Amino acid sequence: MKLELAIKTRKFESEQHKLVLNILYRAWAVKSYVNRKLKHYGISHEQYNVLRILKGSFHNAMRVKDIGSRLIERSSNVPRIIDKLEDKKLVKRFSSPNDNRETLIHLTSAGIKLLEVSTRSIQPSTIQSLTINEKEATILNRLLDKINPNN
Amino acid sequence: MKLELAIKTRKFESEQHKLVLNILYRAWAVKSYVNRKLKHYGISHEQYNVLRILKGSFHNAMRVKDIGSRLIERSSNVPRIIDKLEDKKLVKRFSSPNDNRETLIHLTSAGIKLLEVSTRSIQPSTIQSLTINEKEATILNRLLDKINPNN
DNA sequence: TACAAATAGATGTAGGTACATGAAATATAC
DNA sequence: GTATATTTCATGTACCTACATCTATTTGTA
Repeated sequence: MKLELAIKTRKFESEQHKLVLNILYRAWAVKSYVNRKLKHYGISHEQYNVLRILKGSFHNAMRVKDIGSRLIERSSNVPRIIDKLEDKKLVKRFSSPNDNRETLIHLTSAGIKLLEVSTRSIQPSTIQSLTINEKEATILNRLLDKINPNN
Repeated sequence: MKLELAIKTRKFESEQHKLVLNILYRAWAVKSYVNRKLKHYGISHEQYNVLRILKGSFHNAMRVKDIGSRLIERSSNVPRIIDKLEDKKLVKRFSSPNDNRETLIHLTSAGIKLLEVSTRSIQPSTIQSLTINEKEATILNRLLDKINPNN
């Protein structure tokens, strides 16, 4: 769907301005789609991301701050996301043997299981719905890397 | 900044998968940048958007549902965003003469003023920081329009 | 060793968001 | 014309997020 239709707006100040709105809109669309899918599994978008990050780590165990640095939306709330996951027995906290300030998080078998099942449900449809091929995706990625408003 | 660096991740399943993460990351970066700027003016990103939408409307007055349909992040909370703006005397509610269910929202002069001042502060830096030219932006916009996970 | 600075993570607070529900007004069906 | 459905907006609730602060621990320096 064209952006003009999605947000009922016909003219933009420039292609660059439209681009900013377009990125915000597509991100919102993806996020709410994924959230809707994940709701069946009782977890949110960010909780799912934390599970994925843990899955990709050595021995499924990571420090809180390392999880934070890999999150797409860098928030200071990693401990709180972990609280929720721990309530659901999807992860477990341990104190680090090296440094008592650190907390190590690792996936439980229930966490691994949930991650597998939910990934199977989201992944294919999300990616396929893009209708964007490998080459186009590469172009997009290269151009998106130029967008750095943060400073 | 390349996505790999931003989220400390080296490999992705595919260019398409990376693209999804890239869009989410860029949107987050833009949004938190804008929010930080707007904080000086005491309004949030979405409150600013509502002001802008009202500015572009006929006689600066609109129905709540029309504002909602133009928002980038379609949420059911337009009334609550308007509550906040009304508290700050930036907008005012009127009941519609045509239909008593409808509420008409219009900008106050304070709202117009705040919008002008804050726009001057955000706009140039946001757009310029893109380092993306008109042509590249057009390519990006055309490709982004293909991304429609919502259904 | 003693003391200041830095780091890790937890927590308080205010505000934002999604989703469900509710009340009033209007439109539709019979 | 009355009953039902739909629309519009407001609100309740639970959760999420940003930002600031707090505590415990470790590091750095004299």
